[in-house]
Amino acid sequence: MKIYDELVARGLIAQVTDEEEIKELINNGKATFYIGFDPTADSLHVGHFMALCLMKRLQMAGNKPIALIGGGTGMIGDPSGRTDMRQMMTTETIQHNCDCFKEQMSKFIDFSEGKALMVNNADWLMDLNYIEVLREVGPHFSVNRMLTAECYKQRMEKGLSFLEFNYMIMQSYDFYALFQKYGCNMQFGGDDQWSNMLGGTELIRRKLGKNAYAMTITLLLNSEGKKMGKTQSGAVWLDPNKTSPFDFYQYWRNVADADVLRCIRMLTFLPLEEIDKMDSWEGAQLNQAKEILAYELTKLVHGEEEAAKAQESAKALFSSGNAADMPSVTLTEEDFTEGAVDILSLLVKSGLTPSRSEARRAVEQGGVTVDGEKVTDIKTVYSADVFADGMVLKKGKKNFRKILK
RNA sequence: GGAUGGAUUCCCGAGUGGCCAAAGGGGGCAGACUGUAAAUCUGUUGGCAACGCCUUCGAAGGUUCGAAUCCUUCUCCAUCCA
Repeated sequence: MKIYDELVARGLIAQVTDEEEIKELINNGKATFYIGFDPTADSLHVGHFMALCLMKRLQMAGNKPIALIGGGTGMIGDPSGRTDMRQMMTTETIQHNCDCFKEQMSKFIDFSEGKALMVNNADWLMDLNYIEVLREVGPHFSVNRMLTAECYKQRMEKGLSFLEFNYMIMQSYDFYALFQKYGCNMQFGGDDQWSNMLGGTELIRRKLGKNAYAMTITLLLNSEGKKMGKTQSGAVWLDPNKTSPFDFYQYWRNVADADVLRCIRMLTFLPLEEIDKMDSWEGAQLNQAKEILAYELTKLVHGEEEAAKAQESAKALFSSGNAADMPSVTLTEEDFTEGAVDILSLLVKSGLTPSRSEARRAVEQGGVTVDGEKVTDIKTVYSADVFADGMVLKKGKKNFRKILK
């Protein structure tokens, strides 16, 4: 199966400008394509991961990827799909984030021997002269048309600043610049980038009379239509210090039935035949598919060893309620008063609850166990020697902490 | 620059002098059921040394025994006019 058909079969492709052309180019390894990443945080997250995987797949098929870090566009902020304006970031933050991105990306994509490029659009955007740009590209953009673009729709109701309105022009300019510099003839991105990407192909056609192509990746949504990779406490990060391999594993282990297969298909590198077999799975077997998903993704992001560790911990934790490798907290002398600690303090110190009030509620509702025993009294205290072998504190069904002294 | 409307807790959104830590919904958390899923039901959802106390209704002042609510100034947002 050729790469293009595989991408289609995996459900990765959302929109394309010219299917035949694109198919021809990427199937024969003739594409030089770019994907842009705006440095909005100091780590990549699951959303970026999809793009990275796509890059990798295409690279394996002989195409040349360019990872574009948006050091310049990050100064503006993409309004696409947003209802409010992004917070403006300082130059220092952006620079820091760019550095973090660079490091994480090199783990996925092979940048050796010019097999892939990494560039930063700050290199050309920052030195632009306002008047010159206006004269150079301004005439090729119709404000009327821009305003009808899908990505501004949501913002038309809430208000859109001129700063952000220019984002599309900057992104278009990127494509134009890369086309000239590196012969980059294709741009990929999330489906929410469609209008920005079209801006680029159009600019190239008008300025240079050449064809360039764009293709968007299906956004990974769950069955409820929300973007995946978000938890109530924020994004699922690829940086192990921000989202531990265990938590990363657990995130995928817990996806809804309706979403497992789509995730496996879109995110893993498992052969399609194997995945097709899973289509008929249900019940306990489908539950197993989640294990596969979680393991495969953790392996891709954190390596085989970490994946195995996370899986083992998870299994041990959920079957016996104890595991060698689980998030742990070490208490110090100051945590004890007269040689003992109470249960509420333990819950707060372990980070299982943010406040004593919440800890109290958890205990009162029967959601807390210590070494497998339900705690019923909020005044329960534990003397220091209980922690000698480590105490297993559990809140709810899935939150474990080992407490050491 | 002018006119009008607005800012309430994680989000949406009631509340227009005491009955307000503030209705209702969403979300979150916990319990039951289960498969570490979904659906459903129940409880809970500012903090604390907890039948009480403290902080919170855009910000700062003021009126009052008492303010989310009234007055003044300011900040921000939306819509219309220029």
